[in-house]
Amino acid sequence: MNQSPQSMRVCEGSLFSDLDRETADALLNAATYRQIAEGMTLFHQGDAPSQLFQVVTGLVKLSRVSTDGSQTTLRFMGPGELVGCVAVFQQFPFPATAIASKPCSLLCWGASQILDLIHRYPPVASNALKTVGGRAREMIERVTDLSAKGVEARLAGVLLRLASQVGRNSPDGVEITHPVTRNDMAEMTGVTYFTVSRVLSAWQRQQIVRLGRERVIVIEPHRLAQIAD
Amino acid sequence: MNQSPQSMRVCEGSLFSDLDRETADALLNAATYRQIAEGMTLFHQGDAPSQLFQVVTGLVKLSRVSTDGSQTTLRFMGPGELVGCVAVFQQFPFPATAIASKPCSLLCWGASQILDLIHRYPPVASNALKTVGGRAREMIERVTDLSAKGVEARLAGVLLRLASQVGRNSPDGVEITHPVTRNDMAEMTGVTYFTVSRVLSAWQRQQIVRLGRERVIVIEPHRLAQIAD
DNA sequence: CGCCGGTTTGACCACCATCAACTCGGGTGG
DNA sequence: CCACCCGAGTTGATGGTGGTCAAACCGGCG
Repeated sequence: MNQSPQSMRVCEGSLFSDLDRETADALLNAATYRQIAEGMTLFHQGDAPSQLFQVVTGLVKLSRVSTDGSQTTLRFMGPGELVGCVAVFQQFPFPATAIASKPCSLLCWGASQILDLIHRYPPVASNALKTVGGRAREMIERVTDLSAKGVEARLAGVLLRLASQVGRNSPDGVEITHPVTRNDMAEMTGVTYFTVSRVLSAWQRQQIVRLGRERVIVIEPHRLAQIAD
Repeated sequence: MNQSPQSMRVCEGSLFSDLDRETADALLNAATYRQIAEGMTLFHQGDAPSQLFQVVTGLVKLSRVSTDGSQTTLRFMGPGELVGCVAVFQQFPFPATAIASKPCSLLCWGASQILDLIHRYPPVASNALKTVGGRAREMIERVTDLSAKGVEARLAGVLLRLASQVGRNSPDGVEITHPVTRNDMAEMTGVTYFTVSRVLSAWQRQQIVRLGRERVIVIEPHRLAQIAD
C-alpha cells in the first residue's frame, strides 16, 4: 500500500483525468510510491519497458543519444507528467533515457499491471491514448520547428516552455535556474551551447532577459513570444 | 455495408492486429469504404478531427505548414497505415494536412464511432495505443536526427525509408518515382531542394543512385545505410 | 588558494540557403 | 509538325548562420 502525500494532486491531467472513484483507486492501489535522488536514472534508452512513472514532485530529464554519440534533450518532465508512456504502452524499448534532475517522488507501475488496468478500464485507456497522442503532437511540432524555424525562434520557444514549466517567479520576471543549464537549452534547441550563449547575451543587451550562472531570468516574455513566431 | 476488395489485408498491423473475429467485424462494419482522386485532401491542419482513415490502396502525403508559411512533409502513408490517428484518438485538431498523392481507397470511421469502439473493445484500444506510440517514436527519432545528424545522413535515411515504402523494383535497383519529387525529399529532410539536388548529383557520380525526372533509383542501399549512420 | 564546471567571447571557416540562369521533357495549341 | 510554355531539376556564385576551436572568465567549494 502506498502512502502518498496529501499535497499530491493525482486527479488532474494525464492518466487520472475524469475517472470515477473506483477506477482512480484501482490505479492508485496498483502503483508504488518511490523517492529517488538527483542523478539517478529511471531507465536507459534501449531498455525493455518494465515500468511506467508519474512524477509527483521533482524533475526528470528525458534525453536521447543518437548513433554518432551526440546527446539531444527531448524535454523535462515535471509533477503530474507520465514518464515512459510511449515505450510502456507500445511495449517497445524506451526511446530515451530518463534521469532525475532533482530529487523526485514518483508513482510507479509495472508494465504488465498498467497494461492490465488499461485493458480493464476503458477510461484509463482513453487517458493513456490522449497522453501518448500529446507526446506525438509535441514531437511533430518540434520536427517542423527544427526544419523551418531559425535558431533564435527555436530558442525563444524553448525558453518560454522552460519558464512555464520549471520557472519560479522572481521580482524581475520568471527565473529558470538549476538544474537547467545552457547545455540543456542547447540540446533542446538543436544547437551548440556556444550559440545559446551568444543569443542569450544579445537578448540581455536588449533587456529581454537577465543572465547569471545556471540562471536565466525572462524579463519580457512577450518579446520572446514574438521572436518565436 | 462496405464492399472491400479481396486483396485488402486488414488483419495485419495497426488497428486490426490480433483481434478475434467478432471484434474485427465490428470494426469493419463501422467503417465506410471510399475512393478519392489524386490531389484531394482528407483533412486540413487545424480542422476538428471528425474522421479516421486507413489507407487501403494508394498513397497519402502528410504535411504541415509552420507559422511562417514554410512547408514540412512529415511522411507518406501507404496501404495499411492509419491517417489521422493522433488527432482523432486525442480529440484535438489535426496537427497536419493529409492529401492523396495517388488515387486512394480508404476505410473511414467517424470520430465518435471509433472512440466508442475503443471504449468497447480493449484490444482495439491496445492497438490504437501502439499505433500512436509508434508515431510518437518516429517523431522522436526525427527530432534527434534533425538536431544531431548532417544533411547527407538525413537525406540517406529519407531515401531508404522512401525506397522501402514507395519503391518499386527495377533492373538496376529500387526506384522512387512519381508522386515523390525532389521537393518532397527536401521537405522531409529539412533542407532546400537545391541542396537535395546537389547531394543526389554527387551520389550519382559515385554510382550510389541513378537520377531522372521525378525518379531516383537506389543502386547501392548499403552505401546509403552507411552514410545514414 | 586553486581547482572545477559552467559560461562567455573572439577568430575562423564549413555548410547550406538564396538567387539567378540554364537545361530538359512533356504537353498544348496554332 | 513546330513553337511555345510550364514545371521539375541542375548548376554556379555569393553571403550568412552557426559550428569549431582556443582562450579567458567566474562563482563555488574543498
